[in-house]
This record gives sequence, C-alpha cells and structure tokens, in this order.
Amino acid sequence: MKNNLTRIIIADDHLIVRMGMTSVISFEKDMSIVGEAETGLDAVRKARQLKPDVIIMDLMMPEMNGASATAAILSELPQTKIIILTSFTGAPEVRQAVDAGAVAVLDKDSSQDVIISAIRNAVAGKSPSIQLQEPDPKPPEAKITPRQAAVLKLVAKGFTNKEIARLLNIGPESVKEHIANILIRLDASSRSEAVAIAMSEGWLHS
Amino acid sequence: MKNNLTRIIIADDHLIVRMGMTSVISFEKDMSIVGEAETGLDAVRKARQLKPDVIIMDLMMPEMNGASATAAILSELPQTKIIILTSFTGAPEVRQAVDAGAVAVLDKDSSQDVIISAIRNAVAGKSPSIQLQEPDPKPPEAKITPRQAAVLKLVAKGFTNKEIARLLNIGPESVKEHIANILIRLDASSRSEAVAIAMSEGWLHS
DNA sequence: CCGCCACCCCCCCATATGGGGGAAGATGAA
DNA sequence: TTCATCTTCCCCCATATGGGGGGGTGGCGG
Repeated sequence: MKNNLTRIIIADDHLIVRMGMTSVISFEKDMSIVGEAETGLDAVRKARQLKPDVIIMDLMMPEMNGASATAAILSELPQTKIIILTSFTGAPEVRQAVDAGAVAVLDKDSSQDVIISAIRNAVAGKSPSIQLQEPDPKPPEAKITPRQAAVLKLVAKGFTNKEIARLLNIGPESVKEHIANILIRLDASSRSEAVAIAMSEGWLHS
Repeated sequence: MKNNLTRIIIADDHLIVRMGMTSVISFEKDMSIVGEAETGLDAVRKARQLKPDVIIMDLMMPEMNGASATAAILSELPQTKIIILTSFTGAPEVRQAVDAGAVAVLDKDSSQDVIISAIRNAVAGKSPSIQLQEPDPKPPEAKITPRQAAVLKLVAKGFTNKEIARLLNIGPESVKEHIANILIRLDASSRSEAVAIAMSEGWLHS
C-alpha cells in the first residue's frame, strides 16, 4: 500500500449516517472522505467528479437506489470499490447491488472495526465481506421447507389451493398438506396470519 | 438556562447513527451524551440509571420499539424530554410515540441546526417541532378507511370474521362487508393477498 | 436396517370465506 | 337538498379452508 490516502465518498440520504461514517473514518489516518452524496444520482455525479477509491453506498436513497447507482458508477469507473451499507442485509436489493458489482455489504449495526476492515479489504482487492449476507440466506428454510415457502409465496399472491396446485403441478391435497404444516410451523391459525408472519420476518417478497 | 450540561441519551440500534449523533452534538458545549442504548428495553434501563434530560430515540429498534420505550420511560420519569428520530415522519408509529409523550419528531435527514435546535426547544419546554409529521398523516386512509384498516390488522393476526366481529363489537356481516371492500380497494382476491399488500405497503404492524 | 422427514395423494366433514342482492342511519360535501 | 361515503346489518349460495384420518414414495443419518 502506497502512502496515498484512500479517497472515500459516502452516499446516504441521512445526515446522521454521513456524520457517523465520517466520525468512524476520521480515526483512520490513511483514509479521507472526499465527498458526500444524498441521493443515488448525486453519488453518480460525485463519483464522476471525484473518482474516489471507495464509495460507501446506502441502498435506500431518493432519485436512484444504491443498486442502480452502483451499476451506473461501475459502468463508468470500473475500478471503484463500492461497499453497500444497509440496515437489512437480507433485503432483495442487496443481491442486486452485489450482482451490479458491489464488493462488500455492511450492516449499519456493524462495529467500527468491521467497517474499517471492510474498507481496507476493498482497497486491497479482497472482497470476502460479501458473505456477510450469506450466513442467513435461508432463515425461512430454518422454519419452513422450500416447498412450503413456494406455496406460501403463492398464498400471499391470493391464489387458492387449487390454483397453487396447478401452478406447482401437484395435487390440491398436497397444497392443503403444505399449508397445514406451514400453519403448525409458524404457529398461525390461518393462511392470512401465516402471510403476515412471513412478511414481517422478511421472507417472501420475490 | 443554568450552567448545567444538558445530559443526553441516544437510543438507536445502528452504531453509525449513534456515532453521527455524537458527532453532531459534540460541537455543542452545553450538551453531553451520557449514554447510548441499542434497543428500546436498553433505553428504558439506561434512562432509569442515568436520568438524562433528553433522550433521542429511534423508532425501529429490537426488543421494544421507540414508541413503547417512550411510554415506559415517561411513566417513570415524566420530566424526561424524548425526541423521536426516524427516517419516516409519516409512519404510524410516530403518532403513537407522540401520543406517548414524545416532545418532538426529527427526520434522520435533518440538518445539524435542526437537530440541535430541537434539543434546545425540548429542554426549554417548547415543542413546536411535532408538526413535522402532520403533512402526510394518513397514507393508508387514502386507500382504505380507518375501520377497514382496523379489520385488516385483525385479519393479519389470523382472526376469523366472527372473532373480529366480537373484538370490534359489530356483527360478522359487517366484517364481511369491510373485508369485501378491502379486497376491492386493494385489488386483492383473498384476505391473504390483502394482508400481503398491506404489509408490503407498510400500513399494518401495530 | 429403521426411524425421521419432506413430499405426494386420497377420504371424510364442519366451518370460513367470497360474492350477489338489499337496507338503514350518520356524516359531510356539492 | 341531494348525493356520496362510511358504517352497520340482513338474506341468499357456491366454494375455499382447516382439521382429522388414512395411504405411499424417496432420501438422510443413526
């Protein structure tokens, strides 16, 4: 590592988060925040102007979300290391951002050490921090089986058992079976409550 | 105002937010952060120990949400000034927190000046910052009526129409009517889908 | 090997649900 | 006032749902 500073842009619509990030990074002598952005679009513009080494990017921002901004920036400045900052490493947008080329995913709960080392790993070219969101790829599976999850997703879309049966190419009785087991596992008394539980746990969506 | 420091607790599950808040407040010589909490329950305990003048409280926290924590703390230490910090001033929990006695609501986007003056207003007994969340009080009501929302919440808990009828002191036929209207308004084909839609829109929860 | 579990299918039946119709009061806007 | 909307309640009926029983397959680990 040369004596160069690691130049960082922090993109987040919350002032507090930007302040916090600045505060965290200010302890590191080899890092410097060269710019801030409040929206995804803003991040793209600032990246073009400042050509930073690292961008710490929030997922949920006005105008353009973090995943889209990541894709846009990397198409122009492919050497930029983009670290996604989110409060929800299980969110579906996280996968999009990673697919778009983000090198790491950081939970907003992360300790100072984790944040700093994620930045260092990013500039060093290592990107093992993506697994941060892999540890729990299937919390649903811990509670319900893949097949049950598939059924539940269709239930959430309002399909009847018969329709679900046709969509999954199984008999309606099997769908009943699956739903009965889902109700037991989730301790729900109806498919509606099961949907509510699953959504509040963040399963479903796709 | 005496020469006393304003003693502040910051309650937020995100380290970054706590760092940011600390950073913002560190510029003010008459304010001091005496404690941090990562959950609502933690906030209650810390408040009991430290008896701060002001608590800056996030709404969305593990174990206990900010609104409940606000109520719990004020029941014990009514003189405490609690300022709600949220990324979503339109959220339904905001109203609960205000009802529970929070003196102000701050958006996480707020500038340093706004945050600091909100704290000063709080300790001075003025609380004009609550109107921040009035602009859009009822996004759900735009789609479904209050009564329908009440019914839908109970549907999400798995109650049958009959049970909902008893809980709301109305006839089961009325519940059917409400649900039928909900299905029309949300363009859903079953109560399960209605629950899924409502939850994905962020209405429900409470 | 055998038990366990996911997955599939079939029967039964009581109840819940969704959809159709109509009606009435209360409120508030046109 | 008339009109729309919300709320409450009533009738009808076909279907979906939830719960119970039974059966079968295949895989995985003790």
